[in-house]
Amino acid sequence: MAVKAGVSGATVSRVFNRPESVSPSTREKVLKAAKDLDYHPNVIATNFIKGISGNIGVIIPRIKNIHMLSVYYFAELLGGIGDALSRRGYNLVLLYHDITAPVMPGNDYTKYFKGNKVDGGILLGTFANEPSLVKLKEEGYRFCLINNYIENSGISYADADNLKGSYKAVKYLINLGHEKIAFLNGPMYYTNSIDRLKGYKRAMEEHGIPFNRELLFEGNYGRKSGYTAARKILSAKSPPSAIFVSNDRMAAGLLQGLLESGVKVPGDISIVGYDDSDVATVVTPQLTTVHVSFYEIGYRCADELVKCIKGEKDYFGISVQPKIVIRKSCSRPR
Amino acid sequence: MAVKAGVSGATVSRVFNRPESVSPSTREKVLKAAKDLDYHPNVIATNFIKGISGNIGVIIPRIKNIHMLSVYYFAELLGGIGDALSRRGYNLVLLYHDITAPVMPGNDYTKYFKGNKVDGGILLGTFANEPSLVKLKEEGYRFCLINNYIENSGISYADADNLKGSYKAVKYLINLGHEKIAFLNGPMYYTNSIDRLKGYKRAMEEHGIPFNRELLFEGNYGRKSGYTAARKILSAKSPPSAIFVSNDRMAAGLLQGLLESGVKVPGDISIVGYDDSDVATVVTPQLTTVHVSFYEIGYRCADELVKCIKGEKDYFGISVQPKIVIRKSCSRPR
DNA sequence: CCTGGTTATGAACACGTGTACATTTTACCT
DNA sequence: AGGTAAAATGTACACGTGTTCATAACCAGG
Repeated sequence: MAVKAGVSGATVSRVFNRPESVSPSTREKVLKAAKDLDYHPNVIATNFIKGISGNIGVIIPRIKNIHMLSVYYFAELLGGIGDALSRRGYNLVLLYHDITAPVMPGNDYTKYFKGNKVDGGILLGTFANEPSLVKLKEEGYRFCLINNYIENSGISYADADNLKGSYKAVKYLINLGHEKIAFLNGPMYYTNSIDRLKGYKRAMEEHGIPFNRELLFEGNYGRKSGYTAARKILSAKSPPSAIFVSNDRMAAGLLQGLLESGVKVPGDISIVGYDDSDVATVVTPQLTTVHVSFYEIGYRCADELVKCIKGEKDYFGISVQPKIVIRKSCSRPR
Repeated sequence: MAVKAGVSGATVSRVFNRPESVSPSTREKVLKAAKDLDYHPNVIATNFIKGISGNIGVIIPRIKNIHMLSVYYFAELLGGIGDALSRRGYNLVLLYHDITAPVMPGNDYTKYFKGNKVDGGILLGTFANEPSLVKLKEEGYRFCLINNYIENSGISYADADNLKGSYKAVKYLINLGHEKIAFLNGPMYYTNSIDRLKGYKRAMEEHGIPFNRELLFEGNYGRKSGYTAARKILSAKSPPSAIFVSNDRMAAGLLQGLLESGVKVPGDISIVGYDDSDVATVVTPQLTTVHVSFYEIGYRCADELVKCIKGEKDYFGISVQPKIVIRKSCSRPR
């Protein structure tokens, strides 16, 4: 290539990296030769010289090949991450992290970073206060969390404001006139679930409604757990007039369970879901739910992570605001 | 590292690549030193030497940041691809290919391959007989298609057997006693849609039911297009007793439309969906639908692609068999 | 103990680029 | 035209590994 263009290798390098540092005439000469030869700088050699891999790893936990993440926001999230990374010249590489049970103390994430495999990592689906995350941070690796955070750990994160989202949803029900509001939450090993419970409690408290332990239920974010919750909820001492559910899939299952029991939704019981996934619009009645832009979370997270890697900053905490989407699953109580 | 172990760099290299070629004593010496120093061979340098990137690109088409793929199988597919690749030491890198309209003649996929960015590509969501694919093949790049194929092109692919899946679904309806069976298909610029129409026709033909152009409808795989199709289908000269729908999302929309018009499902009209996505179980009645293992498609495809890259073969065509999943949306006709 | 052959190791080089430094060319001012 | 500073280009080297070839250590058979 350098010989074809009649210049030194250094000049070729300059044309592609700091074009302004080379005279217009030779610049054109080089570009023409590059076009003729279909020459493109070898990315591997470039990265090798720079001492980087050019890869950002997105680490995804799985149990026996089963995703623990809602697939619905997975695609959107990756889209955001991918756009941010490609704009900054990094590759988005997917790494699947196999675990055997929901809460594993000894997760070793370091293996993905050793030997310059990736320049940084985005960890999805990690658990509340997971010790391996703190360890990873201490070892000096560049990474951040999505959908989780650990206070005072210095670990960067991007998350939806789950407390606020939950708060808004419950407040919406309260404003409709509901007082007996049940909450079907997800597993408490997720920070998400913890925060949503806080939001639920805060909304109730602010309106002078005492927290009733009997109206709190826990599912596993799957449809079936919503379905089976229906029976439990209906057999409570004083059944609720509204139920806030921590994701749409469970809400859909719950809805099926309620309809089977002859309960009218929203006539007898109102439901608010969470996620605004496909499921929300497909169900009858369509679900009032809480929407979060996972594209935004992904994009901003990846963008900030790259800044950290480049040394422009060394910490970020992003909190994206959810919005309530009103559809057909709520009404005033009788 | 080499000095710490008291050996030459060449020996270190051998320990990690052909351990049997080095004496047990020095091997242990090297491994111990590696452990002490937390040494891991630099992947970038290794790839640089080998002249490879170690990356396989999964190329995903989008229109204005909107995925054209069903998100439901996206995660499963990537899981399969990721497992196969990591087992073989390759990275799965996601590449988003922005296009402006559904059918673009001039898609340039070559840019993802230039300069050793990736060693091979897996293209998703491409269109039937897309000329740019043939061009890509002619230029000698290693790649394959998922959910598409081009006959006699020599282009490798992995796909579900859509003709067979569609055939089974329609045959199931016929066996229940249906004769007036409508088909709500997806856009015909997808090979998938073309094949499903063939399967529909074949099943009808085999049972002596003439193909009726008036019972063929086309949507865009979105829920709304199913919803609006309900009215059209009901206003046909002789409305069908069953409808085969080319994906679950449209089927769910259709279901909503039918219920709103007072049609009972499956009493008045039976529905069969396609995909076996989340949507199928969330809807009432739950959808009888066609299931495909996208994990398998992804895994086998990636595995074969790596073989091609390593020169072990130079073509493959994988066809995965769909299965019908019977739920609650079908009954015998009146 | 020597010889021939086998096995284990080291020395030197190559891969394709970016960068620091040296050198040459250009531009401008007097 | 001469001189000096600035801009443009070239030279030489480094990055960390795998590989080839040469050398050294070892081993078995006589």
